Amino acid sequence: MPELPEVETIRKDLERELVGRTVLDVTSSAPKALQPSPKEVSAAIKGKKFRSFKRKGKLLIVRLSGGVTLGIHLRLTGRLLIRKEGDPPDEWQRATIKLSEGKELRFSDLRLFGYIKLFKGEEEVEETLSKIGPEPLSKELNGEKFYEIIQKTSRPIKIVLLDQKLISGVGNIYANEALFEAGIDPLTKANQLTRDQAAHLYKAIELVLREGLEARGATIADEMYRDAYGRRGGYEEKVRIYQRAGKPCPKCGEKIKYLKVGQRGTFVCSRCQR
DNA sequence: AGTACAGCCTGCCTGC
DNA sequence: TGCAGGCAGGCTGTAC
Repeated sequence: MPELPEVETIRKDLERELVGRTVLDVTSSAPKALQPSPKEVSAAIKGKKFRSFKRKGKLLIVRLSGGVTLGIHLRLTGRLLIRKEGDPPDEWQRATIKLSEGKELRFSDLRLFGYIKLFKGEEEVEETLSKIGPEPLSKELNGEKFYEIIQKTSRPIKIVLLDQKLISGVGNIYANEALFEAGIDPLTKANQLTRDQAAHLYKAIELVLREGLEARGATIADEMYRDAYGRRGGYEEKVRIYQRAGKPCPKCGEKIKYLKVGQRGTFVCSRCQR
C-alpha cells in the first residue's frame, strides 16, 4: 500500500513530468473517484496548468493555475500513472486526465478507496493539512518530540504509529519493519515506552522510510503500488518481517508470528521484540 | 476526551 | 462445479 516512500516516489515522478502541462479534459468511470463529483472536478481544472506537486504524509497536494488545488489520496490500491494517449487501458482505471502534448494522467484503483478531491478553497486545504501530523523525515520531528507525542496515549505503539494525526506517512509495512528493527513488541502501550526505546524506535522509523525511498517503494502484492511509470518498487525484496509469517526471523532465526493488532495484520518475532 | 470498531470496496481464496 | 462467505486494509464516522 502506498505509504510515505511510495507516495513521495510518485510525487517526484509527477513533478518531473507534469509541471507546466495543461489539462485538456477529464473523464471518469467511477463517480466517487473524483470528489465532490467528476463534473465539478472537470469544470475546475480544465484549461488549468499544473504548478506543483507537494505532499504531507500520504496525501498529495496538487496546485494548478487559477488557485485550484486537488488533494489525492491513494489509500490501499490507488495508482497515478503517466501515459500517452492511445496507450492500452490500465487495470482498474477509474479516471483519466488528458493533458497537453498527448499525455494523460490516469487514476487507477482496485478497491475504490482512493480519491482525487477538489478543495473548495484555501481554508479547506489548510484545515485538511492541519489534521495531518508531523512527518518522521522532516524537521518537525525528532526523537524527543516523538517521545512526547507517544506519551499521551495508552494505545498499543503499533496503532499509534499508524495514527496519521500523531505521526504521518507511516503505514502498515513500515510500522511492522520499524518495530522489528527497534526490537519493540507492537502491543506495548505507547506511554510505557522509555525515552530510550522511543529514541530507538524513532531512528528505526527514519531508517526504514529512507530504505523505502531508496528502493522507490514496496510492491508486496501484484495489485498494489506502482510508481507513476507503472513500475514496481524494490523494497519488497528488503523487507525484514512484513508478510513473512512462518519464516525465520532475520536476526535470530525464530519463526515469525502473525497476529492482529487493531484489525491490522502484524508480524512479530517474539524473541527479538519485547 | 480517549478509545474501539463497523463500514466503505473489489478480488482472491476457502469450504461446502 | 459453482457460489457464498471470509478476508485484506487506510481512514472516517459513530458509539461507548
